[in-house]
This record gives sequence, structure tokens and C-alpha cells, in this order.
Amino acid sequence: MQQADSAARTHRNPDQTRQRILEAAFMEIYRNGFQGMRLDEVLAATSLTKGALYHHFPNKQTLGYAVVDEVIQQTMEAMWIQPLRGAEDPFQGLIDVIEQLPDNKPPEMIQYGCPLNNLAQEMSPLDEGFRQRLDRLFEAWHGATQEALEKAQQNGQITADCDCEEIATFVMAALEGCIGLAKSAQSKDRLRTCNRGLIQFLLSLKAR
Amino acid sequence: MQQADSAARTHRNPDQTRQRILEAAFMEIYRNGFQGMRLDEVLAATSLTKGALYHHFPNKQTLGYAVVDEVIQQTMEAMWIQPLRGAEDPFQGLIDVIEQLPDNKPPEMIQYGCPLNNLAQEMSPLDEGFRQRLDRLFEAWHGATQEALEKAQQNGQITADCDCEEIATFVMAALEGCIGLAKSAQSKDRLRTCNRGLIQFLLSLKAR
DNA sequence: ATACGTACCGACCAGATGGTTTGTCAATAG
DNA sequence: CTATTGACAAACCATCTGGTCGGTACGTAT
Repeated sequence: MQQADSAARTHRNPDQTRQRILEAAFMEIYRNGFQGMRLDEVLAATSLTKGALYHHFPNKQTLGYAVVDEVIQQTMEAMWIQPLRGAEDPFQGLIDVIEQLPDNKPPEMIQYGCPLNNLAQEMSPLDEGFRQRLDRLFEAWHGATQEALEKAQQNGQITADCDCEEIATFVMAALEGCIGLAKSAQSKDRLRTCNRGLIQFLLSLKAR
Repeated sequence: MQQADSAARTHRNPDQTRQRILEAAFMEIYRNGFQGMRLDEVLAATSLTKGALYHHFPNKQTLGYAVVDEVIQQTMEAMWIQPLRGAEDPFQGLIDVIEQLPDNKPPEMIQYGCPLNNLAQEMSPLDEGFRQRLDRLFEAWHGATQEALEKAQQNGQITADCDCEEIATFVMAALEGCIGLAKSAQSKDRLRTCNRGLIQFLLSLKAR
């Protein structure tokens, strides 16, 4: 066995091939939706062929599911959950994550919106498999947000009568709504304006 | 000229035929998105043929545009703008419209979401013609919401330092977000929970 | 050296889909 | 009464699209 390298392979590297397919499929779905994704485009983006794709995934639907479970899941984890859990000040951490959205994060967020919400809006009523997977991701995000709020409540940063579970749900909804409006307007300013409303809401929870 | 009737015609009534096509196309778009709408389904739903459709509309895109300009516009007018303008108490009117959402309005709202937002999320990044038409509808809704808030401010119902334009934007975003989350969960309860957050925000604007 | 399984290629297919074209029939104008 | 036009029907077409299938080459265990 004379193969010391395992990562830098270009030929015959099934794990990397699978990953490339997943990432290309993600981008296609992100831009055109699942129904709008064309397998030929995925193949062109990866310089692979039908044979390769259907070796790794039995059909288009399963590929879509894998994009949710692996790519979108990781994106949400990195974008929301880790920053929320990692913040020293939970309340300020939540506000920071929201405020930094328009500038920090990927530039295509204004153009194409939130990958999770896009897919959820498109596929939830049409395919229960998609719906359940996507709902799971929302639930993870909701959990992290709720945790942050509860910590803030224990710190006395927000009033004790707040229903953190309910507020976490609303914060998620409002954020997705803000991103969606910005996408409709194709305007970063719209996102900023809209986020200011959400921040104002969060500040109204502050304990005096 | 022996045709006294003009509305109750079943054969050769071009205005009614056009309208039937528009409504069937709207339902198809509402359920499957514009890209997911199949002209054959529209024809099956109306018992018409390709010839009729292409007599009234030059292509699929134009049909989509007409659905926005006519059907969705009317829906938004009836659902949001008229109730807001018609309310005697502008602030309570806004709250009422939001609270009544889960129960009053069409039952498919939880299943399929908001027709305006659905199309906007799907088509805004892909087709500038759609984007502009849809943005115009958002703008009309925004205007009505802003008016209601400004009246409430003049009545002294909400604090004078509120930025009504900004708040109107956020209210729209939050509402769309709530409807979207409810659709992802396919749950009317989720919509109720989420709307409670929005109401809580509006109440926080109250002048003491 | 050989046999075998994994990874991948690329031609092919059936059905779907947006769009076109030719034709029909009734109403209206002249 | 006849010519024309608007409103639709219906067959047809080109292209696209997800999916299939037989084949090939490389790696590896024996």
C-alpha cells in the first residue's frame, strides 16, 4: 500500500466526490430551489457525469435530503448556533449576531436569502420528508436561541415574565422575515432597517 | 344583436375565460411555485386547451406577471389593506388583523403560506420583472401599515418617538416570517405562538 | 497473476413541457 | 348574404430532464 496521501487525491476519491456533488447541488438549490435544480447543472459544476452522481445518490430526492442533512445543517450550525452558544454575554451575543448579518456574512444572503427558509418555503407543503428534515434544523436553531434567552433571563438582563420559548420562536420568524424582505427588495439597506425593528423588540425585553 | 346577457355566458366569453385561466394559474402557482406550475395543469383545471391559453397570454411568464398584477394584488388588497384602512381604531385594527389571521382567513394559509411572499422568495432573485411587480405589492401593504401606525401615533396610542416607516417594514417582515414558520411546521398553533410575539412587540410601542 | 468490487463514464430513453401551427365555428360588419 | 375577425380546439414539435444501463479502469485481497 503505497498511498500516503488521502486528501490531495484527484482521481478516485469517493468521499471528496460525494462532497463536491453535495456542495454543487447545494448551490443550485440555493439559487433555483429544489424543483429548479437541474442535475445536469450539478454535473457541469463538478465536471462529473450521470454515472458518478447516481453511484453516490439513488435519485434527485435523496440528493436533496442529503443537502439538507449535511450542507444546510452545517451552515446553520456555523451561522447561528455556534455564535449563540459561544457568546460570553448571551443577550448581547444574540443582538450581535443579528446586527452583523448584513455586513459580516455571505454576500449572497441578500440576493438569495436563507437557504434553510428558502427550501422550507418551497418544499414543506409538497414533500413531508423535506419538511421534517427542515423542521429539525429550525428546532435546533430555536433551541440555541431559547437557551440564550433563558441565560439572559437568569442573568437578570431581560424581564422575568418573558416566555423565552415563545420569544425564541418569534425571533426566528422575524429574522427570516427580515431576510426575506431584503431579498424581495434586493437591498442590504432593507435588511438593516428591518433588523433595527427586531433589535428594538429585543431591547424592549430588557429588565429595568 | 340579440344577446342581452353578458355575464352568464358559458360559451365564448373571453373575459370570463381569461379570468378562469388567471385563477387556475394562481392556484397552481400558490401550490407549486411559478417554476413548478405546469400549463397542462392549468388547462386541466379550466377544461381549456393550449389554443385558448395562448390566445389570451403570449407565454408562461406573461401569465405569471398577470397573476401577480391582478389576482395576488386583489388578494392583498382584500386581506390587509382594506381591513387596515377600514378600521375605526387604527392601532387596534392592526392588532385585530394579525390576531384574526390563524382563524379567519383561508385555511390553506397555514399549508401554503402567503402567496405574495411565496412568489417573492422564489422569483425575486431570478426575474427582475417579477421582483418589481411583487415589490410594488409589498410597498402598497407597507403604505397602509405605515398610515395606520401614524394615525395611532397622532391619536397618542403609541409613543411619539416611534419610526412608523421602520416599524411598518418590520411588522410586514415579522408577519411573513410567522406565516413562513407556521408553514414549515404545518401548524396553526405555531402561527398563533409566533403572532403573540408580534402582538407583544406592538404593545411595547404603546404610549404610557 | 487473477478475480472481484468500487468508482465512474457516457450513450441512451421515455415522458414531460413550453410553445407553434393549422383549422373550426360563431358573431359581426358591410 | 358574404367576408372578416375573435375565440377557441387539437394535433404537433423541439427540447429538456430525471433516470437507466452496459461498459471500463483502478485498487485490493487472495
